[in-house]
Amino acid sequence: MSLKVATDDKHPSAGAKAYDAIKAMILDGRLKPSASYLEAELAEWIGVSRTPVREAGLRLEREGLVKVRPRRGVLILPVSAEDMTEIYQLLTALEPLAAELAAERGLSAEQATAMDNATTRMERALAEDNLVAWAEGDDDFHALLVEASGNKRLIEATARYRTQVHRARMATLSLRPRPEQSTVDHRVLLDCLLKGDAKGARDVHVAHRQAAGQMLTELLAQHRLNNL
Amino acid sequence: MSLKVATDDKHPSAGAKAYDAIKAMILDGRLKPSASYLEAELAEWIGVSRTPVREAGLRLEREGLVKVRPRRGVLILPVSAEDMTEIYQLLTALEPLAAELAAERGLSAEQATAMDNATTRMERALAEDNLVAWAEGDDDFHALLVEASGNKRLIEATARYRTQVHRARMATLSLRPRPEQSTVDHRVLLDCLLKGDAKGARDVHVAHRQAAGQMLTELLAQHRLNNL
DNA sequence: ATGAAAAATAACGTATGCATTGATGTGTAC
DNA sequence: GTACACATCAATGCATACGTTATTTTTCAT
Repeated sequence: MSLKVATDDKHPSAGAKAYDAIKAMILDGRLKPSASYLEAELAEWIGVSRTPVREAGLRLEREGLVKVRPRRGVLILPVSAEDMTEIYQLLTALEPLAAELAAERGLSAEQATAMDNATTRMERALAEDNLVAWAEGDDDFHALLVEASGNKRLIEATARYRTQVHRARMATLSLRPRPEQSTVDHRVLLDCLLKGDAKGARDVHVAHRQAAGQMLTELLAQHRLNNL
Repeated sequence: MSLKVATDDKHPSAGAKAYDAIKAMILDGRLKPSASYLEAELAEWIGVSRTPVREAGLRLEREGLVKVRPRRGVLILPVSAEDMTEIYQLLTALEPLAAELAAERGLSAEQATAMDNATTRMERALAEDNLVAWAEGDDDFHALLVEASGNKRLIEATARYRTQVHRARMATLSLRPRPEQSTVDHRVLLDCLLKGDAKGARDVHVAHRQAAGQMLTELLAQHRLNNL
């Protein structure tokens, strides 16, 4: 399991298909940052008409992944260091709220096992030095945390930023030090959630996010990774 | 000056026109909560074709104002007490961040006068018992505050929720006690911003948002206002 | 009379066509 | 040789037409 992309698997409407396809192509690098693509060519690649492609383009524009420019196609926006700073500021405000709410609310049995599972996967992946697997576990953990808050708007808002973080994170995976502390943080946070310790959960997660944000932005600055 | 709605006044594209028109009709009550409207009729009222109306509908759906249901038209979603709880949780996380960032960053001369202006209007309106004018000043103040944070994503995220708060607030304006403390809060916050006191700005605004949220949700519960 | 099934209707989702408009290339004049 | 203007072209934005599908109505059978 990696990043969730699909909107509705039941009836793959052309609109959803276009959105998912373009988003996937951006995330895995088939559409290159700073390059432009015409609606018509995207439509042909995906196998739908221009209408759903246009729909997807506007949606992705609202999500900050692309910019549609009159007569110049959709521009794949690179993720800059400033973007990551903005995003981490938001996530540092939003996810600790999620942690607090989740702790107050309590985890369901399924949620508890799923989060424990994700944490264990991170610990195992770290021991085996499998950083990609570690990042996947981390993504899942954060998604589950926000889900557990029960605040639908919070879930929706953070999902939007997670896709952009994903790109920066993948680029820096091999550059960063081993995420020892980060992995421990997750286990501690999960304990707080299980105990219903809302304040503890919030505090742990604020620290976690601040450290992660600082590390990432420093890495991006050091390596001049300004166009992901 | 009231809520900003327009996206681009220069070249009123049909898409923007449809979006602005529908949003305005929702906010001023011409489209009633819990009622449905067909794309075709909206298109005719606005004077564009179905395509931009559909575009606007999808956008408003993402923003949580409507739900488009296959063959049943766009449903104007009522704002429930739970919605307001969710929204105030988010705003209580986001706006204090904005206050902190704005204080660190400092206000430009224009920003400072605009915010002082808004605050003065609130104080005057309160003295004259003009609650509608008071609410407008309050809206403007909060919009300016978030603008001053300089975080584009933060600006965009809060703008989304402000429209929904607007509806609930208008409904409760005459029910709530006179917003004495709230008005003072704004002046105090502005002082913190001008002094560059980031921590003070954050703390004042957290308290402000928590109080406002609690008051509003209690009012909604007391008066059983569950479908705005 | 009631219920079910089938046909008709109506609305959306998608495709396509057209007009508008910005970009690009060429030609001419200085 | 360079710069500006005009013409051509191409891609979007919007409108419209079509096909799909859910809903509703009507009819028939029990």
